[in-house]
Amino acid sequence: MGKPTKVTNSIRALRFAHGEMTQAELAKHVGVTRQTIIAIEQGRYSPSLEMAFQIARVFKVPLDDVFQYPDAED
Amino acid sequence: MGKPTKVTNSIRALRFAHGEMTQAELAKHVGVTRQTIIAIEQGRYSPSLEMAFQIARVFKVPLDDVFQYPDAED
DNA sequence: CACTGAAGTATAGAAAACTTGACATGACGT
DNA sequence: ACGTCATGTCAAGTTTTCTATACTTCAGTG
Repeated sequence: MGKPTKVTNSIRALRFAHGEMTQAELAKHVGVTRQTIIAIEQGRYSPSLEMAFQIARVFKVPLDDVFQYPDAED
Repeated sequence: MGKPTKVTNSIRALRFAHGEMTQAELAKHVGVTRQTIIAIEQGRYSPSLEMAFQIARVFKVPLDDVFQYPDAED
């Protein structure tokens, strides 16, 4: 079973803010599969740092604008 | 074999800027093993986003201050 | 209604990240 | 010379991330 990640994200909001960009389009821009975007958007696991940087770059925002790390605790 | 990552970091410099903190101490603070810190410091692979956030938090700096993502290119 | 595009689920398997433990090196103090 | 501490290496194993296929649901359109 996957463990749900602590990191949250604003990918869905950013996609819509960028001309209704679809998950498939974002996946292509980032260079991953559609399933990966779905899983991350749903917080099923947190992406690699590389992927996080690539996503932020697609939306032209800083990394902290896409991903949030809560104070702590499992 | 791990593939060398595109992401670079300033962990070593930050460790020394924080009272000569050792790799073992940083590992303990972050909650990973010493080997993991060594590998990341050497750029053998890039950490998970969660770990990246935790490291930045230890040094009390923004994530982009610890990790840099170059323009592109594989 | 049939057709299409976007989102989601599921499963198996590859690849990358991370752990554990053992051993090697160089710098430092006694 | 000896012990210790910080760094680094190696190899085998586990967990998490990511891919690839295939199938489902729902909103919109002709």
